[in-house]
Amino acid sequence: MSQTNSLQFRPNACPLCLICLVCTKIYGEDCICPYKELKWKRKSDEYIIDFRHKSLDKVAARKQKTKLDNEFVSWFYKNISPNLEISEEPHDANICRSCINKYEYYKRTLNRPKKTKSKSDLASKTVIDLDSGDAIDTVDLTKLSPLKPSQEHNLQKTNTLSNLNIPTQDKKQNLQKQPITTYIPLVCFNQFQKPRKKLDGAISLSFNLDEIQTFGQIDEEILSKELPKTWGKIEIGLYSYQLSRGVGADHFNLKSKDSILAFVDEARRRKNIQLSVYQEKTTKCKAITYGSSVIDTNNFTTYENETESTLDNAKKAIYKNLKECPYHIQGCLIAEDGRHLKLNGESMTLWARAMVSRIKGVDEITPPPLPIFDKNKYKFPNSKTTTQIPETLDIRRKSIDLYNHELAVSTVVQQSGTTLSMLHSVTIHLKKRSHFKENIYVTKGMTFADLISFVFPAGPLKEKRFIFKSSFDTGGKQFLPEQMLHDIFHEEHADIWVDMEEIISNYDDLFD
DNA sequence: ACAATCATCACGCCCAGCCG
DNA sequence: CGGCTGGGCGTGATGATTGT
Repeated sequence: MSQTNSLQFRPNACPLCLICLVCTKIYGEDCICPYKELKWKRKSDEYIIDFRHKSLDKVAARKQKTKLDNEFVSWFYKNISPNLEISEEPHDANICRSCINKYEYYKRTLNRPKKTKSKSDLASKTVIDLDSGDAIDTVDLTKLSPLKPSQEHNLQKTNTLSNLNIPTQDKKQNLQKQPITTYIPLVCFNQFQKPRKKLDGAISLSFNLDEIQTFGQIDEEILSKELPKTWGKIEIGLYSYQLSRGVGADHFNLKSKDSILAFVDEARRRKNIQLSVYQEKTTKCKAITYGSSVIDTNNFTTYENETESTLDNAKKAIYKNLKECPYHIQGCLIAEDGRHLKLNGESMTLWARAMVSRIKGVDEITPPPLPIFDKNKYKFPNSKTTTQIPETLDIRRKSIDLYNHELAVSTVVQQSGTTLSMLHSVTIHLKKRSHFKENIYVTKGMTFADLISFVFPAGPLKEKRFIFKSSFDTGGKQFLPEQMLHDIFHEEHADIWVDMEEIISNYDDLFD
């Protein structure tokens, strides 16, 4: 992997001149401000430098309900700071007023009737019409021009420019956006057909809209929640979204890929969007409950590629084989001794994924050998204790993460969107300097050793070595330099504490 | 539940003035 | 005089509030 001194794209620094909108210092030089989302307000005290929020693609423009200024976009990419790490185009950017003025001036000069322009002058202007898709007339070859990929394709015909573009393009492949969590309410209706009635209760689902691409991701989020008991058993896989929260608002089915994209798009734009599930019909419920307990295993040939529908089918197969339980309407496993294990969305998804991934010994009757399916956790349903032995969220999450890892390395195609680790940035803390280096961008395969060689290129002091810890507190875990960050951290951001200790060279005090 | 009204936001744009 | 800056205005969109 390669490490550079590139700076991460951040909303609180102008990507063109790198001035920090909050402290007015230069990002990457003397500015020590952390990453911060900024919202423009007339009289805001959250920032000092006035700025304008500008859309850089159609997604952001739609969200802002503004027309995409293609001229600005091309100008932006021509003038973006070369110190900025741009591997994936940002949807929008906060541009300082000064740079906005420069753009305004640039635009005026472009539109201004030319007086006496020499051919060389004319050639120095880039004329790009992104909407029309027309070929680029002329390109300023004297400037680094990190244009959009569609344009790059054309531009790379020019050797000079493609050479100039190489570092920027490399960077573009690596950037990950700062995720923004969007909360969308989930409600339940008694049936999909009209007249339908909304049931009491609602829960909030959190999504990173930038990552929602498949039905499975929405399915997983819904099934991972504890649904209100008043909803009873819901129709697995039958979900819709509504553009407003009124009962009469249309229900848009979420099944096709297009409908998922439409949902994400609407969710970005509308405040009142909500997701809907439907109560499972009693007749169907019985049919499933008492239906064939044996599924033709040949059916599993349909699970070769784990798509939304295959995962969904796997879940349905599991549900079909569950015994009827008056206590756990969402489904449960019942042991020979009468103890139950309530199944929730998370466990169902893990089980289904294990089936799809053809983990040995796992089928629609046998759950995967995970701690959450441990027979010890089965409880008598009338027991006052919880159905599951309480465990710390941490331990539970880790077991799931480990299992997810196993699934990921299996040769079976993984469901798109279910990534092992969402890690994309880390912050380094030292004993004497908390937040010593913030938001260091992490690439796949990056190790602690890579990280430390970036932070301290000079290496440790003589006869000392760096120690990586999860915390300086007692009990904080230590990591080996060769360990990969993505194997350790699964959240989007991680904090790492770095210490330095003497290398023990004299063992006399330690051994006889 | 819906309509009307008002306040605020976010943006584009203009223009006076400064500077080299 | 050209290049540039910063203040401020106009306008359409949006959200909150109030009335019916």
